[in-house]
Amino acid sequence: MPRRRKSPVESEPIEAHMCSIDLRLELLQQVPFFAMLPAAAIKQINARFREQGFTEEQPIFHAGDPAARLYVVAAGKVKLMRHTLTGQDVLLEILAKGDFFGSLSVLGDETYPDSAIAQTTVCALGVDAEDFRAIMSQHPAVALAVLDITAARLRDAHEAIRQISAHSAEQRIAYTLLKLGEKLGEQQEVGLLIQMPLSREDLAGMVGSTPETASRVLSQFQKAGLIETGRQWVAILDQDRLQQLSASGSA
Amino acid sequence: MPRRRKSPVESEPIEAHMCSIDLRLELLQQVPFFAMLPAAAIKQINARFREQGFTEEQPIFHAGDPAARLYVVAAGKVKLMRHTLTGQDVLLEILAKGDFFGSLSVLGDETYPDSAIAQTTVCALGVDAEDFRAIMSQHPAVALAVLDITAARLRDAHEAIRQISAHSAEQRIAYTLLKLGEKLGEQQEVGLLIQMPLSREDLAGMVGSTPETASRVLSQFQKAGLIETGRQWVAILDQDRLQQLSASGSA
DNA sequence: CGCTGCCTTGATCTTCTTCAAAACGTGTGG
DNA sequence: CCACACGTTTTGAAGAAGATCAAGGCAGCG
Repeated sequence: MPRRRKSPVESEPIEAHMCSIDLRLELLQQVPFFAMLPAAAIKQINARFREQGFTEEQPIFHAGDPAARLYVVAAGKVKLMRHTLTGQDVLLEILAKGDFFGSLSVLGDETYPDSAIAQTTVCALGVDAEDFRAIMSQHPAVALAVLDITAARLRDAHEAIRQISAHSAEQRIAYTLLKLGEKLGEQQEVGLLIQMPLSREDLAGMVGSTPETASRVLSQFQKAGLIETGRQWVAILDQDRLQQLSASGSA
Repeated sequence: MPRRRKSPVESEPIEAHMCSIDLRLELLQQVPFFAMLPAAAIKQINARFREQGFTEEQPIFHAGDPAARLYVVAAGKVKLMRHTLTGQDVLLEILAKGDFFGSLSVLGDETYPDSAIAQTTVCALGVDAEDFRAIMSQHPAVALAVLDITAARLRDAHEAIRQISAHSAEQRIAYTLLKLGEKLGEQQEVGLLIQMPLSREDLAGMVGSTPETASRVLSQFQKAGLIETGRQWVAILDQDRLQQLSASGSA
């Protein structure tokens, strides 16, 4: 049984033209918190945004930088990381098209608490935090939509805390794979492919573990026929059993 | 050296009158996200709130209940908990005067993801989630303030994730004590007292550990002169060294 | 075709959990 | 006011889970 060796992850072709002016309006309409606005308002809002491209592994901002801008992912994947003094990095969230990140408040954060790094080639739209706040003041519906999303993220973060504090590494990895599958999954012959370069180290950073443990668990999952995996990619074969594993923990 | 045996934690005298109508206006003004509104508006908002009292250990709502209301803590302490199928509980946040909890969004959560339990006698003000949303629509400044607070909580949750995934139990406990001290600390002869009944089990639930481990670590801290502790209470003596410990980890 | 970086696998060691039992404190009722 | 009874905390010892260290294998790329 020859394992599929070549990575099935296709890098999206992101070029400068992806951010071109004619496509920006369309994109902003797709962003969940502008969707409800009239076209005229979006056009006005659009003027405040500026497109920015980033190449793989390029930092968009560093933890500790003055928090001045808010970004919306137009294309590609961004990872939010938080560093520790001991050099260990924790991967907090993976962001995809339509997700926002960066500075929300004028008060509160003077500096970014985490770093944002392009996981793939990325095209993002950025606004000054102040401008965004002005937009929210002007359009309460936007503020409410942003609040909804932020509240949902807080729930997710709480769920992650619960997971990490009460479950084994195996369970946490199963859970994380499912979550990634939901968010970034793409049905292919291999199975539900997680459309993104994902190393053992990234995965370890998401579950609070080490690359070695992640590797062992993935191997085990593969042997059990739950997933298919290779260098920098994972595809899910059996969601149901993975689900079961993440909750109850019977191998 | 006779250790202080009696708990220095004073239970606040919370009676029904604490929630009396004449004091409610004053309270709502103190709540961070109504502070900026004119008195007339607050008066109007006040009409939508209803006061509710809870006794120690009484649940305010359970995880899974339909998420209908939003609460503001008027007096006392509330703990937000999330349960696991295996019976392990995780303590997510401790809420004190002025903090809100419950349902924020109309969309999103149909049911509460976590349970809220009165840690002390509690007086809370509650509104229907819809009413609160109406208030935010009407007063964008309120929506922005709530967003700020939610974003700050998200940051805290991310920080907790980082802590829990990258640090030892000892470091996590040191960090958690400092955080509690900041939020609930009260300077007394014993030191910076955490004004709240806090068992080893509660603490374990906050750091993803067990009561036994919490006990061992607290004993060790006490021997080292970092804290003073007893049944259901902790006071911080040496913030600096605790701080140092939580980050770098040198005992 | 060989280099670089990722991944795998094994052995050892530390940390934390688990189970169990004893000690303590707190509030109670005599 | 004292003694009892309860729940909390402490402490010990055994065990499991995962981290760490180290070596080798494999994929992709120049």
